Amino acid sequence: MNLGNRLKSNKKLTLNDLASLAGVSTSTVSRALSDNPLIKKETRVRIQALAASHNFSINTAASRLRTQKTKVVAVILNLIDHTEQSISDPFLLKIVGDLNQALNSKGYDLLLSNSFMATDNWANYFINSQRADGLIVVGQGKSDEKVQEVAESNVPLVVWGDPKTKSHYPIVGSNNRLGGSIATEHLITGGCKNILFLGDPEHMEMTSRYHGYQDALEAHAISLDSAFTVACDITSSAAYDKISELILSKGLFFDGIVACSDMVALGAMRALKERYIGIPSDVGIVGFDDILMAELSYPSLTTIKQNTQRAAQVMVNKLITQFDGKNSDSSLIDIELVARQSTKHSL
Amino acid sequence: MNLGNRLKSNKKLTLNDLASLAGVSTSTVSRALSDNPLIKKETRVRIQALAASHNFSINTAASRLRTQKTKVVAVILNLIDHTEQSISDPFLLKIVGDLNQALNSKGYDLLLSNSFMATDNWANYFINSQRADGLIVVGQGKSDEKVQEVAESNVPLVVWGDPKTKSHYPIVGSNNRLGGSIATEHLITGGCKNILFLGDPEHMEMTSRYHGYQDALEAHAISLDSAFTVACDITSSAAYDKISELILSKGLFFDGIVACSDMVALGAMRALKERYIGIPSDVGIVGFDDILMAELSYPSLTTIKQNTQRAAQVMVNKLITQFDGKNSDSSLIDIELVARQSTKHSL
DNA sequence: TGATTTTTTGCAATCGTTTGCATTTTTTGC
DNA sequence: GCAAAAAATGCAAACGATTGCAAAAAATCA
Repeated sequence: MNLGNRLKSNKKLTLNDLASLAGVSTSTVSRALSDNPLIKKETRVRIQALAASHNFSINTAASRLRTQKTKVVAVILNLIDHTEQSISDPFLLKIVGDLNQALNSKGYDLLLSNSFMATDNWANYFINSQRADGLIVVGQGKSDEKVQEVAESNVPLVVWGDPKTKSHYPIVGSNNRLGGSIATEHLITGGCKNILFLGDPEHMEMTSRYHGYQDALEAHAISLDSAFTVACDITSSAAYDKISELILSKGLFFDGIVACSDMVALGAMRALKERYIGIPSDVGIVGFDDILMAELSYPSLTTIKQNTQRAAQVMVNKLITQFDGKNSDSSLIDIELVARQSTKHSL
Repeated sequence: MNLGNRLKSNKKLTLNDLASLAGVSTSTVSRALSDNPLIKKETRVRIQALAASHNFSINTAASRLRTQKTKVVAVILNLIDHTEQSISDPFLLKIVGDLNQALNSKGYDLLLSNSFMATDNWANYFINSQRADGLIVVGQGKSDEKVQEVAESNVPLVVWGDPKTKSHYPIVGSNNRLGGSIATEHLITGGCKNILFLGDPEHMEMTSRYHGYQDALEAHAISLDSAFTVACDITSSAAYDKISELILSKGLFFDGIVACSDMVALGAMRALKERYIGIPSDVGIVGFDDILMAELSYPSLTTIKQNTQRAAQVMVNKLITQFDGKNSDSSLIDIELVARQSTKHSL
């Protein structure tokens, strides 16, 4: 197909076509469009203008094949189970949104997937196949088997999770232990004596938060009573069920709850409200994440805010570092207590 | 680089390498891997096994260049404003999750973007550049300028929005007018006399819901009073502010609210609860979407459920239809009233 | 057995960009 | 005005998979 025909039809223009139009060679056009100083400035702007006026756009398939780079990062939501609860966790979207922003600002596109849909071999599917240059896995799941497998195949990889986990790959996440401790501390100074920890001990991030809870109790010489450690899936409905059942069977034996996430906290709050238990007068409650609903619930939820925006930037930087052949290690992201109505504030 | 070297190093295998290993030609391997019946069954399984044992994976960059197909669909979140509110709207994640599922089941990957990050010319960036085969735009925004531009450039496109909008591209969305009508009807039969509509009239989906609201009033011979139409951004905080202000300035002159989304309803509910206004005893309230929080709030929120899973499948099917050169039109998705505690139920 | 059909495989061009190297053009210095 | 250096451009070979067509192998028939 010659240039004339291609211009007439709605076939996409190629570098070659542009070259004919500009009266230069293909390589010159290629260099001009990437603003290569090898090409005379005058020529560069002329060609760039021509390209713009024709709505030209580089064919990324060809470019990727030639350069062996995709400029794409696959983000995998590593969900634990297939409930709707976990797949629509508001916290996930927050992270995905921030990752998208961080990636785009570095010139990368985001390919979204989740652990249920992607084939088993992530490294193969995304990297060998040249669909993406690297992987960001959100969530460690209950075991890190799959992630470990990816890491071993030497694929650029960053994981959102608990950074204190021992691993051969970089993990970025909040200072969960400190967060758990601050949350508990906040309840204690507000006057709570019998504080529940509500969360899933098999989940690494939650385990760290639980350790923080223990730290705070210890610091205040409160003995740890296993009856106050309540295992519960990290969904709001599980929390609701658990708290309801607990009150039914044992009465209101606690006056504070450290919840391992906002969704869990909100589920617990609902159980309390249904029974007309005062918040924070009877029971104080602290969540974790600071999702939008935390501010919106009534009473609004005191929580430990995770700085997802910064976390996303850190993750992307670590990944890019790996693209350059260097390797990177785990990082803790600072957290922050956001005191709202669900807890009493000390003076 | 010869085969020996490539096997020793960790360079990716190519079809060519596999061919050498199998003692056949490249084309045979290519066909065998795509299970082309042109190749003897015996040979096919032998080569497939060989490929599997070497963790072989087709290079999609090369494949896309050759076939001119990417097997990728770009999903663009067409956000209205740049607040955190809109970017972390739980309803969006629900749709994105369902789209991902629907796309994967048809063999497509999902490239995520949003209207703030993507460059202006979507058709160029995603389609001409061969990053994706088609576009799914979630949300019509306040004007459909950009979308219109894409549609005109003859790019496979489906939009999530209000299907009754006049357009040259297929729109998939809920039966918003019917939904608005059912919601209002539900309040009326529950005894409400003075029903507020809370939403953004510039937003097409919301406008349809508003028309449904009018339909229901009319059907019950209730005259439409413009004081009961409350314009408000579709975020929970805007709704909270609006209702707070309204009560402050005019007192409690209404006994029912039709909110244009669950987030808006939740914001309004918070404003009511803060003033100890009974829900549903003093004011009944109905939302739209059925996000997770609707069930979790207290009182739980009566709402119009949107069937996002089915919608996602429909959208993907329509897009694939377009890949085959046919064109498709808009579709209405059925909605459903989910009656919960925030409204009185008629007997 | 030899001709003909059917089945199975291989050849080679192509998709559009990038880039090392060669070549041409321009500038500089004397 | 001419050689040498510097700047600008062009040539052509990859990158790896796919596919129409030709060729070879096997099966069928007479």
